[in-house]
Amino acid sequence: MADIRRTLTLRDVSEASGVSEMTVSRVLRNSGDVSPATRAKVLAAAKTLGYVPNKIAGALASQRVNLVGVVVPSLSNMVFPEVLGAISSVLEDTGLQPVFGVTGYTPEKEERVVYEMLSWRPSGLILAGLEHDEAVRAMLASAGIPVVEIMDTDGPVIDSAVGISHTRAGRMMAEAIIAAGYRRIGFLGTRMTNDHRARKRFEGFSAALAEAGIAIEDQESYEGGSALAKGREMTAAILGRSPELDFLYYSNDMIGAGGLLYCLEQGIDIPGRMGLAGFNDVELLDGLPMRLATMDACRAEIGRQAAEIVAAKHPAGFIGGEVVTLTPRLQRGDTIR
Amino acid sequence: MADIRRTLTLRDVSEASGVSEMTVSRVLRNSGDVSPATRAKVLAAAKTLGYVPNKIAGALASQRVNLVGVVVPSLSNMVFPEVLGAISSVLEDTGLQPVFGVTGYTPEKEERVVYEMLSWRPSGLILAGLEHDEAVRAMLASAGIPVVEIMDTDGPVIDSAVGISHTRAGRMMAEAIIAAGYRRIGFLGTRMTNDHRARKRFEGFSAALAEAGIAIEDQESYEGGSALAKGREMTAAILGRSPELDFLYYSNDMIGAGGLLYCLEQGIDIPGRMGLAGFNDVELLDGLPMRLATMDACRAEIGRQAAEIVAAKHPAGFIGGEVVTLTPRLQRGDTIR
DNA sequence: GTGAAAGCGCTAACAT
DNA sequence: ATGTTAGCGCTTTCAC
Repeated sequence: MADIRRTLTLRDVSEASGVSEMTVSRVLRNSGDVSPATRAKVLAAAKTLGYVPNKIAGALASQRVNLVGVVVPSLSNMVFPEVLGAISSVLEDTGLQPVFGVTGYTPEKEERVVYEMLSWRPSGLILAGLEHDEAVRAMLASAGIPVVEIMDTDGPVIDSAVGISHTRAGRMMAEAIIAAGYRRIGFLGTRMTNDHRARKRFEGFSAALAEAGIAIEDQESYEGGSALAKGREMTAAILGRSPELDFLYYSNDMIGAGGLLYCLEQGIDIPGRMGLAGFNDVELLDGLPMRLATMDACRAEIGRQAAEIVAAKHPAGFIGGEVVTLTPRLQRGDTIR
Repeated sequence: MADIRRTLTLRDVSEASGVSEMTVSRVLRNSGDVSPATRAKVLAAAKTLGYVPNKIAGALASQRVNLVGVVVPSLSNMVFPEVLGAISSVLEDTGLQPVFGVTGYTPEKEERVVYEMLSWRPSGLILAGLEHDEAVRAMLASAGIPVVEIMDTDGPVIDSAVGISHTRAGRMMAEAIIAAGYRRIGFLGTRMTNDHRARKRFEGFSAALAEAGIAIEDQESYEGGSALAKGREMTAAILGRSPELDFLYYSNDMIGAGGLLYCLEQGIDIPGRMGLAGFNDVELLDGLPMRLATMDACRAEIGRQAAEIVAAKHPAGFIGGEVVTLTPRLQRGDTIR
């Protein structure tokens, strides 16, 4: 005879323990009053059988799902795992469970991921960025759950948002650079088609420079590959073309670190002859020969507050959204004089 | 009047389109024959309403869930995101959806995460490592779904496994080091209480050395913090204590990279006076001043094959498991002479 | 090609 | 403190 595998149900536990399904359910959820005696019986039966409750049925019956969707563009970026960590640790003691989705920076995939997540009727959704297709905005707006957009606050918000102004972050860096006396400035970054936050930093950066009468003299951009290696290559390329530059602003710390290593190898005097800065304040910078100037993107704090907003809101009856704008902090490091 | 938010049901689409719920369901799932005319009506109605199907109800009714649980110890490690990426991309075109869980290297949390996942009745489960509490093994063994343990194949398997032998990886590195003529060897790693794979590499490494009559002369270990910075510190410490060492084996590339940067700064002749090696072959190594010797852990391939096993197996009737042992490749780089 | 009835495994609400 | 009934929103099965 074939071993017909059926997964266990409440009914099995009920029969094994001689207690009604309803009471078994109560025991397993610690809900309502159950006498210690029956409680023990039920627990014993469930354990011996190896019963694992079916949350699908539970969720359908109770109309409650303890899931929070978290949608980010990438996991290889090093910055998102940190945000996810902060979200997880806050949700840990709320009974909510994060479920991650990755969009690969493409709007089409974002739409699919959001649709998929909403079809599981999560208690809330956290997603990176403010730029979404109309279809996504519509789904989210009518989902009837808290939606928190994270990382960025420069733009219209669907419900709630926690982040920094990347435009402002770019401006701040420009101001620090100008104040330090650098004047011939190069920019190195990703091709920014879908990295809106990098684009906003660039815009803020160049606007602030322009106000001081300074133009960005040269630029390099890359796509894919090892960011550290790309940082080296791009730096070699831009300095080959424009040796007069006295400052290089990188759109992230990894390429900045690559650039820093390159400059040090070339014997370029940092921060005297040339200054360097990145963005994100990644942990890696601690181990480099020299501390790269950067700006803290408040990643952990963003994750924490986003999770708190989702956890605090009640499934029904919430209305307004809050927008929390954190202030990025400049870390001068050793590469701005 | 409060705006009572109810999420839309099939019934709403049915009423809006004047088609029975059943037919609406068929259209939305592309199942069965539906006339183009009604099909169009239904699609239009669903779209205008903004209907998102309720997968909870669907899963309960059909007894099918398109979810695959993926349980890893950490996301900040840089190695797991890569595995997850490979899993995602294979599952992408199978209709299955990965759901990630993180254990933080603790058995307690692993048990919670696995239990939680099983309670959603996923189609399969992929989890890192072979070391699990008895409770976890029991749950998985009786879950009636494909279970794939990844990364490691040194030990008893629950169902299927895809990975490398870390013991063997350690041995291979030891052999390469001996063959290159290094004799006074130091080891730097994590405190290995719960990192079983690092422990196995260490065991294979020291066993192979012992067979050649060589003992590990000194060791350093760390926990938490920036791995790159720790690599520097540990290297400074171990060389301070044991300046006679001529090879340093690091349990991962990040601390190895830190050690490499330190040695270069100290003007130590690499790989002549001293050799270095790490483990994982992370992308970052491409951008360093010198290519650290390492060993490829086959991360992408592991993710790919694990996903294929889960995707291929049929919900019912599967029995045996397969164990795929991949062979790690030594990358000599520039730090072994 | 379309529809009606039954039920997936649980929990809310109401008995007792 | 425990049990009973109804039903969550879908899909399966069977009828037309």
